[in-house]
Amino acid sequence: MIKIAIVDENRLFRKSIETLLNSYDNMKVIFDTQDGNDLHEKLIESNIDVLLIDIQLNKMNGIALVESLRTKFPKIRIFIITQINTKEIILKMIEIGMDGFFSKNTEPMQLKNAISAMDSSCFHYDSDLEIMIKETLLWEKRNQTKIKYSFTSITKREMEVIKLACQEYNSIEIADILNINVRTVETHRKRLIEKTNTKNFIGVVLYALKNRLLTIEGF
Amino acid sequence: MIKIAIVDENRLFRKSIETLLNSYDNMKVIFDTQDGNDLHEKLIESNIDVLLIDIQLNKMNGIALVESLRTKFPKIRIFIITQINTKEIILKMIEIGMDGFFSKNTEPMQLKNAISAMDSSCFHYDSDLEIMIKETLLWEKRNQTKIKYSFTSITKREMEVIKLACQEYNSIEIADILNINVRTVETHRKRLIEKTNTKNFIGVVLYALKNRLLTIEGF
DNA sequence: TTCAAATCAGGTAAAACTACGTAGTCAGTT
DNA sequence: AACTGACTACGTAGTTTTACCTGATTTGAA
Repeated sequence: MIKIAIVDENRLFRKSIETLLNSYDNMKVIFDTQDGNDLHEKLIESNIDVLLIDIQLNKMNGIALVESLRTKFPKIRIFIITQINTKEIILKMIEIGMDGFFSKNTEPMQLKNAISAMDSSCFHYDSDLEIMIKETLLWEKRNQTKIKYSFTSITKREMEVIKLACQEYNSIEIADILNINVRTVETHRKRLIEKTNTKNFIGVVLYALKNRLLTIEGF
Repeated sequence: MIKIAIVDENRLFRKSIETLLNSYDNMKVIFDTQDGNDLHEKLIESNIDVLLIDIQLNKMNGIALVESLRTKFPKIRIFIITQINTKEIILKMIEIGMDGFFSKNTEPMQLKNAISAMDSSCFHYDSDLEIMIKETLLWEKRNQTKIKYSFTSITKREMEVIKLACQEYNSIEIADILNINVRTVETHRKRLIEKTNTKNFIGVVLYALKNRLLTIEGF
């Protein structure tokens, strides 16, 4: 019997997939939770085999969570189930050593098979993502240096600027709110465009949204 | 026995919630589908009582779909389950005469109760959305005229401009692609800012995303 | 003490936004 | 057939904001 834990922010989804997985006779959902709080303790005490986790990069940095889980629980097989599927994320997941990556559109059977295959030396993925993943691997070879940079380097202050820009403030207003010089705000904007490798600030905002660096009411 | 149909783009979610609902002994999921195609026919032949639908405004205009379902199948109780929860959408749903509106974070019991209560003269909603919905109703009184306008009025051409802007093209490039004058593009941008009641084009892009007027790789 | 982050600031060019106005097309209505 | 309204398109002209370029200082954590 495979013991499973689920981390996903949507209760309805958690409970639904729990019912689904419990309907398979070789697996059992032990617990589910909406975030990473107390996850470590729970994982230890319930002796989980498989963890399904929806990474939402907005709150509490899902990647950091997954990364620390990976090192602390090398034996637990961790599968990502998410709607985020940018190249950066997929690569990062492979790099960290996730056991699988599935979109929420996956065929239940594919997920079941991945969970059932007690093979921790293999990266399982959704057939819908196959092309994407292969593209990613090719793409990565060309841009090796860039990835980590574009991932780790958006600073706190820069994030504040993005958030305020998403609230339709212009540079002058942002400067006013943050009590800094307009020029400084403009420097941040400029650097963000560089870092995200985009052409204008709309690109930056979309980058942040795609990679779930921020949450906005309505998303 | 309440006969249920599910429309949602994510297979995993569909199958999961199907398993969940089937586990309740007073309801049965008859079919599920990822989009509105053939929905009319299926609904007629399977004599559905309750329809759960995730409106994604990007493809095929979910609101129009729901609206036509409402008029053609007045007896079917239709519940919206979605992550979109802008004021515009909620209001529109009440206006059309939906039977309920639930976020994907809803407690399964709340959904179960709403489905079980065979009361079609009542708008059921998620307790998480309660404040939001009440706010919306207040907000609506102040802006009565505006809502429909802001909803129906984004034209095809304007959508093209938004889409291209989301691909980081500036006005000049957009003009070039659409084979129109830069001034015209700027007129479109201006009108979009007016229509969406935002302050700049970042606001327009976010409006479009929130209301699922467009899809972008990675969302 | 290094190093990255955060801050400030100058000029210039490009783009975006504001505010007007005109005018043809096309669909639906009277 | 004439009218209406919405959509699309183009124009002038001015202001504001952003983007790009360069340089620099301060600050705080490793």
